[in-house]
Parts: sequence; C-alpha cells; structure tokens
Amino acid sequence: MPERSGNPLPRPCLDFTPVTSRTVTLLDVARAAGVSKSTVSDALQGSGRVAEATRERVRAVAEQLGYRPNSAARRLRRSSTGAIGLHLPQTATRLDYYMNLAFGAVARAQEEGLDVVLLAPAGGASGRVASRVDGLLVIDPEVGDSAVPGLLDAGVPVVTGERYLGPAATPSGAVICDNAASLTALLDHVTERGARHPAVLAPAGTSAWATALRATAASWGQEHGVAVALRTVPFAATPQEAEETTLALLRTDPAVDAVICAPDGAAPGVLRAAATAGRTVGTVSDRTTGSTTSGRTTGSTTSDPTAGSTTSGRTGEAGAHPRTPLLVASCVDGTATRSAEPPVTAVDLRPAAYGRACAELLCDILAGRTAPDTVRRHAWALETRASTAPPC
Amino acid sequence: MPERSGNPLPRPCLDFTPVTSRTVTLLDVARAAGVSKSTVSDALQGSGRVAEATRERVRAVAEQLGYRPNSAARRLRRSSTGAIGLHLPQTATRLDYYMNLAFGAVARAQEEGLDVVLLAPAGGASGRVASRVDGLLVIDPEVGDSAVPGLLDAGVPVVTGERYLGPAATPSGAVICDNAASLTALLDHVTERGARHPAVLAPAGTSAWATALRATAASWGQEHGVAVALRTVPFAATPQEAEETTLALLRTDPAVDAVICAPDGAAPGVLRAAATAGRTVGTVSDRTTGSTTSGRTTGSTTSDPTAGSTTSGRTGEAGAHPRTPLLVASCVDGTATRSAEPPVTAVDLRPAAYGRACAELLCDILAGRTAPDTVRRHAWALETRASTAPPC
DNA sequence: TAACCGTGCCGGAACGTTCCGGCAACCCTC
DNA sequence: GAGGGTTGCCGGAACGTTCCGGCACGGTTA
Repeated sequence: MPERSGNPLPRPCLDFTPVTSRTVTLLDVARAAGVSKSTVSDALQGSGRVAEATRERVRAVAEQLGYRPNSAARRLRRSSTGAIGLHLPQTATRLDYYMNLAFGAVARAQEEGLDVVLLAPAGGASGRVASRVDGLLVIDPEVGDSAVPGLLDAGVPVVTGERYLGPAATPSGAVICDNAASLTALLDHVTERGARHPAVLAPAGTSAWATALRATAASWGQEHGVAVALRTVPFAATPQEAEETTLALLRTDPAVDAVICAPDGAAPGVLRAAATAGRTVGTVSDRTTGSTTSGRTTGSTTSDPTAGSTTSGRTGEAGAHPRTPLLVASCVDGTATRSAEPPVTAVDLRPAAYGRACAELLCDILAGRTAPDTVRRHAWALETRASTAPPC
Repeated sequence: MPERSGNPLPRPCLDFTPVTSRTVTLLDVARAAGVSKSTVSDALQGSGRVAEATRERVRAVAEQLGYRPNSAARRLRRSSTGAIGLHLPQTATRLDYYMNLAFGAVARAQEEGLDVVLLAPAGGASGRVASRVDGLLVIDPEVGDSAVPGLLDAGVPVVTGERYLGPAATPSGAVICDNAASLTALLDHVTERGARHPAVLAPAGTSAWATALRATAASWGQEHGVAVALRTVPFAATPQEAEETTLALLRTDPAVDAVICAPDGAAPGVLRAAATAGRTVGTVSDRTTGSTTSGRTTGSTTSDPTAGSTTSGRTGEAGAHPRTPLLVASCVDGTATRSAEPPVTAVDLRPAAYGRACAELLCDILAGRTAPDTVRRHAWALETRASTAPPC
C-alpha cells in the first residue's frame, strides 16, 4: 500500500501476531472426531439433533484439543455482540459505591456469558456504541449528563439503575430503589430513638435519588406533624460542605437533635460539626471490644422490629452533657460511615447486589425472559450503629 | 429443535431482534455510491489505492446512509477482538482509586478504538479470556491472587500496573511507580519539617507496592542514621487498625514525632490516635478561608525545593502543647486524606493518569509501536498539607 | 411390502468485513 | 508507438461460526 492518506479509523492490532501458534477451530475438532463441523457445533451448543454418544465424544475431543470458540465469528453469525455496556455517572466521589456496583453487574453478566464493557464517562461516540453491545446499563442517569440521551436511543435495550427523569425516550427497563421508604425509615428510626426535631441534608441535582429524597424530607414532616429542617447540599458533597452546612444549621436551629446526611461520604463532616458545637453523638462505642450496638433492618418496611425497648423521652435531659445529644445518620452506607467515630447509622444500598440486579434485568430482557418496560425494585437495608444509639 | 438436552453455553440474545429495521452494510454503501464494496472498505479505512474524489464521495454516502461498521465482522476478519481486559485486585477498599484508574484506561483505549471489558475479580474462566480480548491490563497483581497466573499466560500481551512478583510468566510490559522514591520523599519531607523519629505503618502483602515500601522504610533509616519505627498493618487497613497500631506505637515509643501511614484511607485513624494521645497534628488549618498551607512536588526527586524556610529545631519545644506535635502523612492520596481534619499530606499516585499510562503502553505494544517487555515509569506527586505543616 | 415418519448426521450458504491478485487505462520514456 | 510502470478500481476468497434444508437409514404402520 504505497500511500495511505487519511486514516480515520485507528487500526490497533494489525501487526500483532498471537503467541499461540495455531488456533484450533471447529473444523479441527470435526476432523479429529470424525464428524462434520455442523455436528460439532450442534453437539457443543446443545442445539440440533445429535446422539448422546456423539455429543459426548465431540465434547471430549474439543476439550482435549483445547477448542475455544471464536467469539467474533459467533457474534457475527448470531448478530449479537456478546457484551453489554456500563455507563456510570461522572462524579468524583461515590466511586467505591459504583465500583462495587460494577463488580456485581460483571458477576451476573458473566453467568450469562456476556462481557461488560466500561463506557467512558464522557460519552465519546454515541452512535457507535450500539454496534458493540447488545444492551446498556445506565446507572443513576442525571438529566444533565449529555451522554445519557444518546445511550437511551442507541437502538439496544437499556436498563437504568434508578429512573431517568429526563425528557428522552424511555428505557426498556429499570431497577429502582425505594428512596422515599429508606429516608422514611431513617426518619422513623431517629424518631424512635428520641429525636424530635430531625434535619435532612438533602442532595441537589436531578437524579431520581436526589429528587425523591428532597420530596420525602418535605412530606414526612407534614404527615407526622413534625418540622423537618431541610438543607440542600451538593449531590457529591464533601465532608467540609456537610460540616459547614451543619454548623450553620445548628446555629440557626439549636433544637435540631438529629441530622440525616444524604450524600455518600459526607457524614464525617456532620460529626465534626457536632463536636465543634459541643454536641455528643449517639453513644460512644466501645472500640476495644469491637462490637457496638448495631442492627440491620432490611426491605422497605419502615418500622424497626429488631430494635430493643424504645427509650424515648430520656434523650431530652441527658444530665451529663451541656446540650442534647445529636443523632447522626446517612442515606448511603460506605467506608466513611462504617469507619467514622462513632460509626454512623446508614442505609446500605447494597451496591454489588444492585449491580447484579440491573445486569440480571437486562439479561432477562435480552433473552426474552422478561417483557420490556419491566421495573424491578431493589431492597436496601438499614444499618443501625452507634451514631443513633440511645444514651446509655 | 425438539430436544435440547445439556446446554453448556448460554445463548443470551437469541430471540432479540434489533430495533433498527435494517442495518446498513458495506454493500449498501457500495451500491449507493456506485462502486464496489472493496473500494468502500478501502476508502473508509484509508488503505489501498483510492482516488481522493472517490474517497470523499464514499465517505459522504456512508455518512448519509448512517453506515456503522459491524465490529464482529471486522474483528473476525482482522482476527482481533477490539477490546482489552481490565483486571483489578479484589479488595474491599481503595476502590475509588481503582475506579479512577479504570476511567483513565478507558479514555486512552477509546482513543485507539478499543473497548475495555471489566474482568470479574474472581477470575472466572481463565482460558476464555484470550479469545475475547487482544490484551490485558492487570493492576497491582498480588502473588496470592489466583486469577493472575492464568491471565499472564492467556496468550495475549499483558501490561501490569506495578510489577508482578510471582513466579509465573513475565508480562509483556509494565508501568511502575517508584514507590521507594515516593516514600523517601515523604520521609525527607517530614524530616525537613522537623521530625527526628519518624514511623512508618507499612502494608503487609506481596504486591510490589507493599514490598517496596517495607524495604524502603528499613533502608532509609540506615542511610540517614535515623531510627525509623516500622509497623506492619494490613494491605487494606481500616482506620481502626491504623488507630490501634498508632496508639500502641506512641505508647511504646513516645519519641515518635511523625507517622507515615501507607494504606489508602487509613490515615484518619492515625489522626484519631494522635488526638487520643494528646498530640497536636501539624497546623490546624483555617477552614473558613478554605486555603491551607499546601504545595505539590512532582516527579521522583526526593528533595522538596518548593518548601519554604526549614523550621527545624523549634518543633521540639512547642510550649502551648504538653507533648511534641505529630506530623502525619500518607503514602496514597484520596478523599480520606483530602477531607480529613487537618488535611493529610500524601503521595498522589494520580490514578487516572496511571490507568491511562497502562492502557497506552498496552496499545503501543499491540500496535507494534513499542517493543514487548517495555517498562515505563509513572510519576507521582507529593501533596503537602496541613498535617505536616511546621508549627505556626 | 409400500408408504411414512423420526432420528442422526451432513453440506452449504450465509453473517459483513478485509485484503490479495488482477485488470484495465493512463502516463512516461526511449 | 511499443514497452514498462503506475494508478484506480474490482472480484472473490477468506475469517469461524450458526442454522436450514436435505439425505440416508431404521422402525412403525397400513
């Protein structure tokens, strides 16, 4: 090729020759087993009509020869790519949450023989994606994310994690969390533990999660006749931002006796603010024994049947401390809440299971086991820890 | 198909019919442009000999028809999969580090037209992987990780992030961090800030990173005639573990005036231990103005030219506090170090750039731009923050 | 025994791309 | 103006798989 002017498509692996001398194909197996390639294909796939004895023999030969089906050929023939795409929101924080979610999705997809390709957060070429994946997983789609609309009508089934509230085409399926129920559970929990004036640091933004939390924070107070102090913080608030907001909140509204902090990882800021304001948080855990008063409530029920005797009333006048204790909780569990001092009660969104559920729904839709437009629910769990423990 | 007994390979997407009515192929473009399919292919690829006018016309027609090359067919013909695999260590923590790294790798691979498929941490079918990817990225390979040997001789080029210290086949390339230099820089830094008896909480385990840190912690003291207190903590130590180790360390060895904590995210535990032991840490930052005394040193030089006047000597007798202040630093930067109070000096491994560098090396090897067995170095940066600031 | 049917296997045609060899037509040179 | 070289394009053969139609063969039924 004398002159190659413009080179629009990169040709990455042209002159790479594989280490394995000769790749063993279906035809090799056929010859070795003394049958035709169709029979080998049928035998290995379980399709067609093959005598059980032949099937076994072919399997043995294939195994012995180390036959590995060529995925490109298979995909070409089947007109499927054998992979699903995974889009994650472009946020600097919450990354361990999304990583766990991704691993859950990979595990489930692998059971189906599907690869998971990580999509660049920036979006890149939108139209291209359809030719490379059979389906798409779009997690926590933000209305502001410019890549999302392109993904939603890429021409392949799409499952979103949490609903997409934007104006584009509807996805083929969704796995949603009942965020209203989980915040309700948190509010019920701190109330049960004696809080009378809870506050919520709700996330800004247009994701379904943020929207639901803001709405619930407002409605719960009305339903229970309790004034809930509501402050908005960034979707991915830093501990500093949470600290400043909490400090301002406690100054303006000293009666607040519980702070529920939504954004992942920001709860330590609330703890610091509490310390600055001279408020004790929950019970100081006994770290040497390792176990603190903690429990777990799963599902979307709002009451807490595992909690021991309700100790309401006593919290108001804890004589040892100058002010009333502050209960602290978080809407999303993670290393920050688990390793804080004291450990912070939080809603465990179970990201790995969430990712698995999203992948499972997509697989079901792709395989026709489930109708499109299916919506499934993902169960969270309330992890009660020392930060909302009643005073001892 | 009347009876399908065993079904060894799952058939995920059999009865899924794509939404797009008809996919436009090379032949469609050829007919529309009045040329042969070979010419279309050559025109779009930039290969072969095509008149510039024809090339332009074909491009326009392809664009107008919305032609998207079928990746499966292309891969079959080219005998390359168009994707690289990414293996990440199976750890519960450090996930935001790895997520950033993954995104960096995806961005670079995308420039080359390559997809990144996320490999299940468990490993799954090892031999399969070779037929689905052109190359492998294996990040922080642990000797104990059973999936790694299978990946290393999967028959495709492998680039590791950090060296693999196990006994298996050598990878085709590696991108390494000079961990010895970064820990040396940290030790030099705290020395310059007045520390006389530094301690290192070094990570356990068999990764290159952990091994290098332990070795450096030992050798640096000998070279500088300083006794470095060395404690081993788990590879993915929690803040609690770091706290307990630090408490024990300060009890045993009260002369320690600097603690360098290796594992990601564990530094807050050191801060808590310091508080418990009644030691002040660095300078308390002025949080209302937002900016603290901080700086950045890049590269692998060990001295710190940006640091201001060396204030050694004064640290020993800070009159306001009962004991000498404690300097705290971390070997890996992250949200934990940035958002701690005070912010903790740390080595920023720049994970996104690291991932990009790994992907780049693999792409270079695949494309033949670089010889196999190339080793490249990745530059870190020292982020100096308030936790090692000299007393004001 | 003839017609019929189910079983087991096979040949061959796709799938959409790349790339090699070849064939005109043109340009240059002697 | 005949020879050789170059340019522009084309046909066709792969790549390895799946799957449809069909063909023998043995067993059942009329």
